[in-house]
Amino acid sequence: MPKIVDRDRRRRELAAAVWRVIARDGVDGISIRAVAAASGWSSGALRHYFSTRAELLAFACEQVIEQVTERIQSLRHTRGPVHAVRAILLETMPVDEVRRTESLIAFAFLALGLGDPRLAEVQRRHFTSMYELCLQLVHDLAELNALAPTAEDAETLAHRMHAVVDGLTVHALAGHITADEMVAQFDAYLAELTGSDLTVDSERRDG
Amino acid sequence: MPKIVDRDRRRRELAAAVWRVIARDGVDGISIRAVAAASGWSSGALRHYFSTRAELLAFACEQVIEQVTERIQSLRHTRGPVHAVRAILLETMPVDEVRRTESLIAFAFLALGLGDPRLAEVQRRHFTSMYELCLQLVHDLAELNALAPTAEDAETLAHRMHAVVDGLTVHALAGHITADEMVAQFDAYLAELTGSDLTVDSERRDG
Amino acid sequence: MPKIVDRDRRRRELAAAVWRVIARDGVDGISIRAVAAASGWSSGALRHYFSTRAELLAFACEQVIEQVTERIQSLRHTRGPVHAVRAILLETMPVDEVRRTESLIAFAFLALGLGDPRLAEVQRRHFTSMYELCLQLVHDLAELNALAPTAEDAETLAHRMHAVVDGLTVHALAGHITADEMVAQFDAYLAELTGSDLTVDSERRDG
Amino acid sequence: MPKIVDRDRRRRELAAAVWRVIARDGVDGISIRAVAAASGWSSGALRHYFSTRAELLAFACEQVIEQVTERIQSLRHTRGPVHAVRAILLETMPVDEVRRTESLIAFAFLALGLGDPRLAEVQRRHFTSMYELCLQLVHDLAELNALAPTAEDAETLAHRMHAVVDGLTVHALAGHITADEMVAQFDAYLAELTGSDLTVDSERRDG
DNA sequence: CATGAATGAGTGTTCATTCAT
DNA sequence: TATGAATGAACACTCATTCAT
Repeated sequence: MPKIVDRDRRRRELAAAVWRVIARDGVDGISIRAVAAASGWSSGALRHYFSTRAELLAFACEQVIEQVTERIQSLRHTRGPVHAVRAILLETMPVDEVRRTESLIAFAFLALGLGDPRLAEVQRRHFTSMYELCLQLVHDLAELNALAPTAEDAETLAHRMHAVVDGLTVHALAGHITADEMVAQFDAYLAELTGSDLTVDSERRDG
Repeated sequence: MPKIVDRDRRRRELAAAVWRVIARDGVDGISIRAVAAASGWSSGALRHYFSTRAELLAFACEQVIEQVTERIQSLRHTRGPVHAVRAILLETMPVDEVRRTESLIAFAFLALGLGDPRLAEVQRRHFTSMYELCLQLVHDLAELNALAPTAEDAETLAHRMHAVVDGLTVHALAGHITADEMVAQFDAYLAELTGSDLTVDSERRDG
Repeated sequence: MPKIVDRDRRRRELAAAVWRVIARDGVDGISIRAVAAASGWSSGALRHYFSTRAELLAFACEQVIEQVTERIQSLRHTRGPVHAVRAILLETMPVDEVRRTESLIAFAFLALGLGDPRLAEVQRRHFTSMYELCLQLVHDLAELNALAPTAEDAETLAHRMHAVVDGLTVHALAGHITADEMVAQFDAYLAELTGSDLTVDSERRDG
Repeated sequence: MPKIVDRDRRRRELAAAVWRVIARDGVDGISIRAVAAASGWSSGALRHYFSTRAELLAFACEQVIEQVTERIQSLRHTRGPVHAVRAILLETMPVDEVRRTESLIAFAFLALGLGDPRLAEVQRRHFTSMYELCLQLVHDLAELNALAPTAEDAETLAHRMHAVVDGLTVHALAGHITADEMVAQFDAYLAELTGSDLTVDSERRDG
């Protein structure tokens, strides 16, 4: 079925063009014309792969999630569970230009999705998978006895983890805190959660 | 004599129309025409009070913050510091329709502000005042010995508080969690922060 | 009749505001609001003195002509008829900032007047009075034997003079030639017309 | 296969619509919508060929110049150099309806160009090429001993010629003189310049 | 006489979408 | 499949004009 493969490849290619436009012109700069120009295709060609603007945007958002997911799955963890959790969640936060663009897109789509049911559905899946990731991480930590003593259940801890990640992400995206401050705050949170101290022996993700 | 109009009142009236449009049509629905229609005035009339769209939006955003601030300041706290902190922060979160709309607006402006320097400035002030509020609350709790033992400094706790509030807010706005779940998560966070148990003796804010 | 005097004074005051706006923002910048702001009056106030925009502009144009006429009449000529003619006509040409603005206005109104009968009428009077001035000057030169021998009649010479003045004015306004080049060309024309040589003993008007 | 359109032909077609609008409604009547209506296309269609209004106007102005230039180059001169000069320059003056519209457009753009740098650049080229044409004609006349004795250099004569042509053109456009009077004045000027008498043996260009 | 609030049509421009080729 | 021409409505913003005060 070569056709289907090509079609999917083309859709991902166009989604990448959406990201480039957002990174360059912001979320308000997304237009069919701009994406067409950035992709090197004609505006009419986009119609063959996405019938409406909303469909294109939804797919572009889904691709972000998939990309982050793939990156997380390809991580190799050699320094213990806490560092693994740290590495995994930092993959979803705006620690560098690439990940900042990804976060920007995710939150831009959140704003757009509040009004558009199609985008809202994508958002819902995004949030759900992020929550489930957090829950899985909490369970992993618990099984490895890497959690500080607490009276709280796993679901509560997962929700808190998710909220801290997204709250810090929003603050960093808005420029309220720098990427370094965001990471420092996140490390402090993890330290408290796990009872370990990451500030001494950890390195920055790009260190 | 010219017709005398209370410019400030009219500006607030128009800001309220902006809110209604955002609540109804989402952030993409904001247009001069839509706001004019929602306010009952002609589009040209808006020019008397706001020379540009950005100015109107910035004012509308500032008004949200001011409204929340006023509500916080008018709170009367009779059940101890932890409940006071809880009441104050819940004023900024989407616990009911009114506050949901306010939060919606605040986050909508966040998305808009990523591209518009004028709105970004308003956002910055919003974030700063929210952080300072959190810092003040942490200090208050510390002074009253209402904090659970922790190795973390006040600034870190304030940033975490802010992140948890905004993270939960985003999740509730996106429909990922209900308002009740959001409050429960927030209570759990406060319980851990303060070492107290709000789940037994607390009431829902509208209970 | 003090009222009438005041009214006329106010109209001239507003005409002067029109000039300032044209000098600052160009002919496209003329708007009721801009003129009102430049004059210090409210936009509504202009309605008492000029019922429409066209009326205001027509009056402003007429005032330019009147102003130039008055300046010409107040000239004192002590260096012979050729220098008198030179001084008179240079009053109507863009030799400095003030006169450039006047010329700009006159030609701006020409462009506007091509479509507007009211402004066209003002233009017609302007052209007629300029032509009659030229004719008078040619007659004066002829009576004083200050014309070079020619087979042409006074009307032809007057039309040519008018054309040279306006042609050079247009070229200077458009920036094709400088004010100095314009004056030099005009002097050469006058030298040929009168058989005298202004380049040796004449001074620049501001010299 | 896409629909193939002769872009250059379409651009000229739209420029012609600009001329019709100017001829009908004057320079103030130019608007994208008016040009679109006059051309029979939708307003959005113009965007395919001119990205901004200024670009459209600049092109329309350039087309006028090109059209006149082509007409001048296609002239065949059989009655001597003075008649050739006469025929060439009359091509640039409002001697009939077509040429009146062309002149109208050229001077309308002059007024517009005083404020718009893009149009000013087109104007500059227009003026320069007109001046160079005049200079060439003066040189041609001089080489053929067709100039009346004069102390003036070629540049001065060329500038005067240009000024007379444009001055008479302005006067005719404004309705101050008729086309016939304009031609008569121009002939008188040429007669004096060349020492010949065109009033006896010449014919009207359309005679 | 004077104000300035208000109107609503107008501007240039951008856009998603349609569709003949 | 792919093009890009074409549409027409939408956008923010400007404007001359009206009119109650």
